[in-house]
Amino acid sequence: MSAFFERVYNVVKDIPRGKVATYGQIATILGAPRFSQVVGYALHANPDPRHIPCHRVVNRFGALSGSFAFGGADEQKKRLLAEGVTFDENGNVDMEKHLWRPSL
DNA sequence: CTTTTGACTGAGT
DNA sequence: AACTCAGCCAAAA
Repeated sequence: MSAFFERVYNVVKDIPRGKVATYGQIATILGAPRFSQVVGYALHANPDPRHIPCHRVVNRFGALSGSFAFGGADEQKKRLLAEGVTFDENGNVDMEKHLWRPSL
């Protein structure tokens, strides 16, 4: 397991409840802006979905993965709603309100 | 070993 | 504004 993967998991686990982060954002935080694809891959591997809130990680549009997830795309949206995350008409997460800003 | 694909993003047309 | 193309890295075939 690459150290980068562990760093990704660490950041994802550090996302506050009710907030979401983007793949590119996480990659940038880790100092590897070009690793956005790998960030998604790291979550795809998802070695510990119970402690890794991958449902809080979305693409830069705020759209959910859509592909197979720990419990399915519906489960992901369901969890976000349970945490107080709101969605717009487009079915995407309201980034302006729930985008995680660790730098602040 | 080489090739393909992917839970992405940004730039170009 | 919408669609297409290319770049990036790692894991799977």
